[in-house]
Amino acid sequence: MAYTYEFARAALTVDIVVFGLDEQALQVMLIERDLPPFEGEWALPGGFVRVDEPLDEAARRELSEETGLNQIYLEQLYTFGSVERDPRERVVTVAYYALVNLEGHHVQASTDARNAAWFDLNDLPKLAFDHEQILETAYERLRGKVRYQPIGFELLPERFTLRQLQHLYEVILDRELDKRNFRKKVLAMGILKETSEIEKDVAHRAARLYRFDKRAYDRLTKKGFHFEI
Amino acid sequence: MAYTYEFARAALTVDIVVFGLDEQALQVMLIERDLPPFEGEWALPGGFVRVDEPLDEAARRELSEETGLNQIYLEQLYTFGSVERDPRERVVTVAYYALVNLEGHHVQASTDARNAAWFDLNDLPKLAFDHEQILETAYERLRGKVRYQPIGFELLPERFTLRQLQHLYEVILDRELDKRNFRKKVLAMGILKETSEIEKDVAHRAARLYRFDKRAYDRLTKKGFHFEI
DNA sequence: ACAAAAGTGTTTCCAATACACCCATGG
DNA sequence: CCATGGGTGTATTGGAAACACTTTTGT
Repeated sequence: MAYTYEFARAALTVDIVVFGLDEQALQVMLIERDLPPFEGEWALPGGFVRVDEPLDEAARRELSEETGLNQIYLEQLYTFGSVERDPRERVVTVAYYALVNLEGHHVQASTDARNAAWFDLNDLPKLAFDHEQILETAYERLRGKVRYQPIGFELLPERFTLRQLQHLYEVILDRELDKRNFRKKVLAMGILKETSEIEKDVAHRAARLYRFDKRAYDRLTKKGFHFEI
Repeated sequence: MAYTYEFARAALTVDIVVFGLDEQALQVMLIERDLPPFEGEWALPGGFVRVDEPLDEAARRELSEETGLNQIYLEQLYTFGSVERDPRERVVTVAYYALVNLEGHHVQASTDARNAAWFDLNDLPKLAFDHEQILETAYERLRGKVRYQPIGFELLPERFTLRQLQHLYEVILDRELDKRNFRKKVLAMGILKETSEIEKDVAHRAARLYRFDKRAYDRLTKKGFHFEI
């Protein structure tokens, strides 16, 4: 079966920059390509958008197929459409970025025949297509957005310590924060819920665990509150 | 001549939300459609992306063809791709927004057979397709971005008074600002260049004209300065 | 002389910053 | 008992906000 149009049409794909966070640094999920072009090189997960499929759905489907990740925070980033970004033909790609909590899938996350792996953001291989540019754009967006929207929590497990939260901002913003001022500020916002639990298996005093209180956040937002770190 | 593909492909368009500012309110440029679907209704300027044409270029070309506007500030907004947004077939549109200084083209700006006109943002007709949603997204973006990037100047003539600048922020942010604090703040930034001229033909004391000093802004930015209103 | 907007300084308040020590726990 | 990070309070500073009057110009 074939489809015919009066004018030539670009192919449409989605690509996803998946960020995770470990104790050291930000990580990105990459896929090893098993087909030309760029066979054997690393690339962002992604693929063709079906003609009867919304863009967000295509991004979620590709992510699930290629990395096994489901139900994660996903947001449209930017649409890349230079004429020569794919050597085969005109391909326009709608890029997304995703945030995921790395507990569990630390080193590896493939379901598919292809190889999927986490890479440290500061130690990346060469990437296929214009994926370096997409990744750079995604990181800029993350850095910008994390400061005034509570999306950072998506990179942490449901329960986390204040130190983990502070570390997250230090890694993403690439500067140190004062512990006392940080704790004062985030606790004063009233969007964290203290749990009755503390961390386990640490060789020092265990820290209290908190959860992000989305209900409280939504309530405050309605009253004009603006999150800001 | 016809083009055939193995899988069905979406059509790709660009649509542009053009904002202008008059003494009262924000304005948006709309085009009256002369073809179905939505014949006779108002819509955002836009059209099909050619297969050998970058997205930004397509947006500028359509804008020029349909409204006669050239050389204006243009930025990609978001890509809209619901399956049913166009009743004919799958059409994915890359939306842009543009900022233009309204001196001169106040009421009307067509070159084409179609009718193009400025509408007050608070008094819009019903729009074709999902263009209401696109416009809403564009306005949100403008409101958000204008506070921390010096893009507001694009809505003013090259030389402007401090009152015009303040008025711009009051209209976009939809709240009043204190005159003294506003002047103190923007002048202290050091990104405005005082000119030797004053406004003309006003029935009261004429105000000094300023220009946005892009060189100074770039210099400050390199040193870590962050614009913010 | 009046109307209209330009232009200007000071005080108050709050939020951001800087800064250091004791405490709890596990090994 | 030592190493490690958890947890806490205060003083200082700088920027944001509140606030009213005089000057200039055109009619």
